[in-house]
Amino acid sequence: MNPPDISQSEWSVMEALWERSPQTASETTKSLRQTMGWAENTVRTLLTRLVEKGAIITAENASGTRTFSPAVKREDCVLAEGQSFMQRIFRGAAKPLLVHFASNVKLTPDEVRELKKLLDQNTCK
Amino acid sequence: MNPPDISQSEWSVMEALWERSPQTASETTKSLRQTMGWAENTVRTLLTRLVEKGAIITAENASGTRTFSPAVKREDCVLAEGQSFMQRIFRGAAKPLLVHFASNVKLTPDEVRELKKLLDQNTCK
DNA sequence: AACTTTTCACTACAGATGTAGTGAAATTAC
DNA sequence: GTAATTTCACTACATCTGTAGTGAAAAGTT
Repeated sequence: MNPPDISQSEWSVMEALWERSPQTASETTKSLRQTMGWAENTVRTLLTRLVEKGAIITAENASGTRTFSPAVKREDCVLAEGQSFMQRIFRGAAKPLLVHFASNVKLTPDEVRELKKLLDQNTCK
Repeated sequence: MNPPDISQSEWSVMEALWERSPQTASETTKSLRQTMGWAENTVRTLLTRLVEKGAIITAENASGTRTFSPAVKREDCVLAEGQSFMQRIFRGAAKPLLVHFASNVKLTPDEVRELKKLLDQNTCK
């Protein structure tokens, strides 16, 4: 099963859960209220929608409160988002995408070294 | 002025106009009806919305029919989309993004060579 | 048990998006 | 100049998103 579409706001919730799970709604709320400035119910709505989408699953903790955990792996979602982005903006072509980012972002020499090594491995695969 | 938000469907229209402009609505329609399977009015609606957003501007051709042309450069829009994507999925960090794509796409040895050269230039900048 | 706080199911509501349809006005073709 | 075709302004309408509010039920507190 492919990861479902996850909207921008929903993505923030997923990040919170990928970082630590399971979490109760109030726990998730607590961290996101800070970073996002969201009301309690906003987070709850997003959690509900993510459950509907099948992106997270619920369980109960010892005290009987519902908890939430990711049902999809971050890596899979990143892959899906990346592919959709590449499709939309670069018509699915990998090279222009990499050219774009390689020319438009700042990297340290170390990062450059590491990326070049990765590219070499890509060739071999 | 920054490029406005351009939705996925709208992006297809922009691509048509970036490729050739000015175009009348029916010209744009003709090409997109093929590739996208859209009804005439769908394209017209998207054109209207893009005008409202300031992404394209109108003029008239010799026969008095309205024509459409991009008001924003493709490169600028790609930059904006790229940054928004990087922000959303990689919290704005360039390296993880490049690592992700470098490890998850297929490249020819030639492309790898070219990208490595680009990376070197990045360092120097 | 009564009060307080939490949890949660429902509801709300505006703006964006995808995807057209209607019907009048303008142009083109005879 | 009448018919056919094109253009275009409006309207439509379901879904998704962002961002909550209400109010009842459950749980915790004293």
